[in-house]
Amino acid sequence: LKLTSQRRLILQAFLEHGGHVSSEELYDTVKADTPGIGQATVYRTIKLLADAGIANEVSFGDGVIRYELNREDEHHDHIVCTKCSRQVEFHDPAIEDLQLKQASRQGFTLQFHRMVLYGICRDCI
Amino acid sequence: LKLTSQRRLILQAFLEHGGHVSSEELYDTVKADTPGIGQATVYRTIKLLADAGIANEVSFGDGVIRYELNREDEHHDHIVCTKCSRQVEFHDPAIEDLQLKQASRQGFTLQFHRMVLYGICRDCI
DNA sequence: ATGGCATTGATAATGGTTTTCAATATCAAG
DNA sequence: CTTGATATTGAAAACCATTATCAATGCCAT
Repeated sequence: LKLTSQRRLILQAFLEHGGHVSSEELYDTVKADTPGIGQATVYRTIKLLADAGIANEVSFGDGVIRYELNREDEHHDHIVCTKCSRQVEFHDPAIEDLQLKQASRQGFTLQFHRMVLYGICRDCI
Repeated sequence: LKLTSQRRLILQAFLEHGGHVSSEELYDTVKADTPGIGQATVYRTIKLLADAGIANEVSFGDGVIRYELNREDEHHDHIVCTKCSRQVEFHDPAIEDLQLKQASRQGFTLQFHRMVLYGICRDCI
């Protein structure tokens, strides 16, 4: 696993973005500074970051994989505005607890979950 | 919106399947009886069913759109076994209630949600 | 310094889904 | 029942995000 200039650039762009980036967006960002960079390299590198536990994949149901910085301490879910696409993170231990209970009620050992709430945000009403 | 023999066949196959079908699976099923049917027709028709509120789209995160019969009275979510892919439906009003509360706490008017739990089922431990 | 091997970038391939378009079928009106 | 307007079909091509291929290049332990 070698440290290359491309990987450094991509990681930096990812960290600077902060939010939920797609590989495509990250590619555009990096390409603005470094036109020579290959699209495949960005896709590969962000996958590597996900494998390494630095990034998390998130999906909002539009067929695009987005990535966010993994903060292993505090898990969170998302609520997305169906009008302006604004995304807010939240953490709700009570829901998590009920999910765990529900899973075991169904005979499952819960590993993880995907939960995205969709609604209309304050500004879009 | 015309009633064609193809649509009748596809609807029938969808209703008979019961569970969570992909368009591909539905196509294979219908094709077994009616080899002349076109793949695009199946994809189109199941989308129509979804638009009409007869079917619901569900996604388990593998990039395939599945469809289930819409029972507007009783909403439900899914838990999927990560080993054998078994899918179980559940309904948890307590979770729904907390989702509503959490949404309004974030300034959102909740419209709908996607929630899939992933774990290992009884038989796969 | 250098050789082995990982990485890169361009491009092609993938796979589920959607579009296109000419041929055909449906349904309402006559 | 015919007709005609229009929706639908099937085959094939297009889409689109993502992944694989592969020769050229770059990194780094020796």
